[in-house]
Amino acid sequence: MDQRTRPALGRPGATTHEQIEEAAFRLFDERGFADTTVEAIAEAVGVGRRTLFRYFESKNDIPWGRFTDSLDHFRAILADTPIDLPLHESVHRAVLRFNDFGPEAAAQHRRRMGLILSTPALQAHSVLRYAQWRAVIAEHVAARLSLDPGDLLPVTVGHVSLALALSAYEFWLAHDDADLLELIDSAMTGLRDHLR
Amino acid sequence: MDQRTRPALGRPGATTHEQIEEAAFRLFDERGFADTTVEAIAEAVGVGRRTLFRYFESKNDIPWGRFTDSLDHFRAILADTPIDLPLHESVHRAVLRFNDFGPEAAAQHRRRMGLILSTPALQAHSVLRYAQWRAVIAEHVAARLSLDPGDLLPVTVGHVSLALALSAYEFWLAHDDADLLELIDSAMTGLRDHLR
DNA sequence: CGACTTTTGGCCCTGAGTGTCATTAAGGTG
DNA sequence: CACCTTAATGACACTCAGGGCCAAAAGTCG
Repeated sequence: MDQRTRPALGRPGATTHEQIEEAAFRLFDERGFADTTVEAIAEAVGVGRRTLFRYFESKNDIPWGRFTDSLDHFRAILADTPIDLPLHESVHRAVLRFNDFGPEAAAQHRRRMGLILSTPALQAHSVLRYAQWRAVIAEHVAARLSLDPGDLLPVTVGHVSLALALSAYEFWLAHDDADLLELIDSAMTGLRDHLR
Repeated sequence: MDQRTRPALGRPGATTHEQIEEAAFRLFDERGFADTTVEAIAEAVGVGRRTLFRYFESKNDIPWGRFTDSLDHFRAILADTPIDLPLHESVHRAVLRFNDFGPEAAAQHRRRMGLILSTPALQAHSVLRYAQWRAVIAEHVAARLSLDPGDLLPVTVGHVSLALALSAYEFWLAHDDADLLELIDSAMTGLRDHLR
């Protein structure tokens, strides 16, 4: 993973996404997201402000890291899904697998999502990421049912899957003894019971 | 509704939310949201830029109009719900009633939502509004079930209700012959069938 | 009219984001 | 080694959103 073969030609990059992310998170922890200027992050990395905006489109994008890459992963998980399972079950399992970070990565993941879900500006920005994530599901559902990705059902399944995941995340972040995957599962069970 | 009794004392306001909204929508139609500066809106209204920010917290808030007021309406609708209905049914009906604009208001509503859902910055900003809307549902569900509004189920029902509504809105805006309320209903039916 | 109250709008500042462009740091070639 | 090509850097300048501050404006009331 993450084999960005540098073009071997031209001036080499002065930093990496990972370096920026690290420095940024450190500053966010210290002063909070809003009170950390892009200037300060750039300085901490030892790079120009203008350069930082070539690595991340916006300040809001920094906490998300390389999210777009993880969408490919999500697509792969969905494609890997057993065809004999009911569609709703396979989507549900894919969502679980997507959110299954190891015990090591879980800490950083929690930190990341905690920051995002507790910062209004980031929460707002996150819909743009969520839309991409939902689209992956909608495409999968549409393909399985021979529908258009813009049809009501694929879109709905995308939205509802996200709804369940976000419900679980909110609870998870509020209770540090909780297990994320169990919560996603409980949210699904709760919904089904609720709808009888 | 909308009886803002002006204090009868002090300098009267130079404009109203409605006036600003109108002028803003006209400009958004002409040049698009991003290419319309707050300065231009203020000028169109005949008011200082600084003043405009006293009527709306941000440029992003303008298309939403007086959304916060409508939340009280939503709360009232939910409170008005017959107690003998299953909870999921009463929440669903409340969502329908909330989105039941008359044929006259429907046009302006469509314009508003069309702008919001097609403009990334507004789509992002909308989560903050949606969160308030979801909270209204979560509180209702929690009250009916003697749970905490932060518990998993109330939060989930809020998220899923929004998911269904947004799915319907997206389809509605893409197909101008569609009926919004029918779509919300179809989304719900589709979800239930999907979950078998 | 004068006192009081509330809003206006001008001024000025911070900070995000973007276009432009000369400079820099590589690798490759004769 | 000198030179060319390539690609990234970072400085500068600009626009625009948002917000603090405050004198001036525009009402009401006694």
